[in-house]
Amino acid sequence: MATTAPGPREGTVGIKQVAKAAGVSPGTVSNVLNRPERVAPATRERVEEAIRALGFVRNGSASSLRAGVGRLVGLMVHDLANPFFSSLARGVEDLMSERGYAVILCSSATSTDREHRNLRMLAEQGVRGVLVTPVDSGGPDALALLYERGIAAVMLDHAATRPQQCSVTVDDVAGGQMAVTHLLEAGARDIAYVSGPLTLRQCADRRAGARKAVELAGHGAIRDVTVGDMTPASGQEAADRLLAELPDAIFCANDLLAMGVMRTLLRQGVRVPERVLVIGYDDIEYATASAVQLSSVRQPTYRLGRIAAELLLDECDDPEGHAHQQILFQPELVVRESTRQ
Amino acid sequence: MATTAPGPREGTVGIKQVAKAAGVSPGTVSNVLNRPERVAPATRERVEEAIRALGFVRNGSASSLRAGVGRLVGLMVHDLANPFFSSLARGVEDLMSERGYAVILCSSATSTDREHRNLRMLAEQGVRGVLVTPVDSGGPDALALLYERGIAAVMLDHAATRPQQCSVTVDDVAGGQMAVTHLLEAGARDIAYVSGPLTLRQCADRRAGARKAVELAGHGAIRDVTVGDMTPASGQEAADRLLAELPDAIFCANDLLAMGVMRTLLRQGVRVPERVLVIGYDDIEYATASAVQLSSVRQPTYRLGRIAAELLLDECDDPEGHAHQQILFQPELVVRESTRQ
DNA sequence: TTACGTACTTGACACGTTTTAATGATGGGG
DNA sequence: CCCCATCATTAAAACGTGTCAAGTACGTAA
Repeated sequence: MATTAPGPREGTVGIKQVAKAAGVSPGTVSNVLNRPERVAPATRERVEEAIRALGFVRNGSASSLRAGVGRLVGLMVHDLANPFFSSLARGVEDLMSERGYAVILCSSATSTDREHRNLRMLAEQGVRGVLVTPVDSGGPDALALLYERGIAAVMLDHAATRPQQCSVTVDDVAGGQMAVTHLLEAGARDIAYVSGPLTLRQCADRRAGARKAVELAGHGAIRDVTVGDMTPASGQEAADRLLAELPDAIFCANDLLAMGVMRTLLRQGVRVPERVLVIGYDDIEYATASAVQLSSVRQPTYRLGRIAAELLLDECDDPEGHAHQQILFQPELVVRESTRQ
Repeated sequence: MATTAPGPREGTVGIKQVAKAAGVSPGTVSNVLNRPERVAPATRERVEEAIRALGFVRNGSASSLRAGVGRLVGLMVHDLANPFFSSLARGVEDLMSERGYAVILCSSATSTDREHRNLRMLAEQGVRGVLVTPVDSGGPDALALLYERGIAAVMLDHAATRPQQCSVTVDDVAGGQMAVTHLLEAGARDIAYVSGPLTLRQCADRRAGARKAVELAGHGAIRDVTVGDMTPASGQEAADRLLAELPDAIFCANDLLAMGVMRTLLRQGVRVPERVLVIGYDDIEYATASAVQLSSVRQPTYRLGRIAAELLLDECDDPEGHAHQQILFQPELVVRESTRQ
């Protein structure tokens, strides 16, 4: 035991103690912390020395209370276990960390209840702004609570719900369309669309794109297979249902589902891509590692997170001058073994 | 536009406004919020009605300032892109959410600098406690800052650094040993250990276990291949280095590395498991989906997170009565194709 | 010498909540 | 009928920081 730690709970050292140690007033210490240019170099040095010596740590609660704003932002995603969201979160966290902000992470588990609870908590914590992938588009606007309180919000992977709002999105209709067009070109006619709840905008849009592709091609048909969530386990369930009457191709609303689907098909001796084509969505890193390398639709997830974070801070730093933007990325088709005949 | 939102920034509604509306004093409103049992049912009802009517949201900053503690905890991991950590984070977030706590997410990117910065920020935010997977075991204790301020810390996937501290760990020495024992039993003698920096405890321990296995068996040898991080890209790099002189088997410090290794080997026409056995660590979900299903060492990641979170809150809620625990889980060998000859 | 401007520092108050000691109301026992 | 115990509520004092009007010191110009 050679730690220097004197133990917990010795009378807290605040701005006042620092002031006394440095022989200045508390106001000056505050100035050193927040507007160093307003204080004479000599004094500043003395104060900084005292801060170091006493191990002063600024009390964020007091700071936010008095200043009215803090250095916290909220991030709400559907499910951290999904690489799409963890990559997004990484982008957000990286940028926020660079800018000196802390990120409160919430997961809605695609439950509107939990979404509401989390947003309320974020409001209580006095976050500066919020990045959110909302659960569903319809229903009462869960973000109203934040809007009323003047808390900025950027929609992540979802269109803006209000005119004066930023959003960062990938064109899911285009993505769905390019996936299915690809399948049709490969000769598929009977195509299954495996997805999570259609109340999720992502699922609904990709489906719309899929149908659009069929319509434009003038041949082929889509049948829906809807499952409860977007995990490999649900993909397995979907594949089980499809085994009774195999389609020519399967378009999955994300790669996790696709991996579950492929695993089940292969185990049942159904050959991919010879008998059934399979394509996923998101192009997660593991898509290239699977037994039959998975074709997919790539989204710039990490960048999505970073850019959304930038927009949010831009809005927070200059609410008046800020121009709200709806940024729309285009996805990219990645063809691999699972759709190559 | 049928939203009810009256727009941002109408004079904030606080406990006082609620008090006036309900015809009581601010103190009573506070009691309704924090100790409802102390206020008469009729009054409570009236206050709650006012809260609803005015859309009151409690100011967390003021609350933490006055009460001295808030409802925030910190979580620091190495890298969110690693499914091991995202699963862990999910466990933590789930439990904290159930208990009404918010989680500030930080990633150290295995940089001690960033680790320090993040811990300092967490201290500023006045977190109740911290869950941390530290970057390295040596060096000055980054947690001292928190300890001095009486902030509880639970080590995640790392042994306690102080006697009076909780930790939740998986026995990595045992894991490394069972992996290599398995390889030896399968007939391998020349075994490569592919890992990230050996300053990471996880990497060092798994290596120790591997060497122990060789020692106990009385035959075989381990050679180290160390790369910069634990991603598939680094796995690829490691495999490239090994191509010059192929070992009988490769033990990777995590599944991400293993996937990179396998991908490269297969592309170069090296057959797994016929020519080289490969085993990973973590047993991430995608391990079963790979071309050659990956053998691995499973860790109870989600539970790890939940239990660590429980320990932390237990310590926060009752610092005196709390018994510090060092919980050690045993990993589990999962044999699949990649080591089956 | 006085007046004035600049550069820096100070002191006190306010932010919204929790908490404590004190006050008021109600009813039961003597 | 009075006193006291019990319960419900109140008023006021903190918590640690940011801000702003007011102050001091110092040098320069008249």
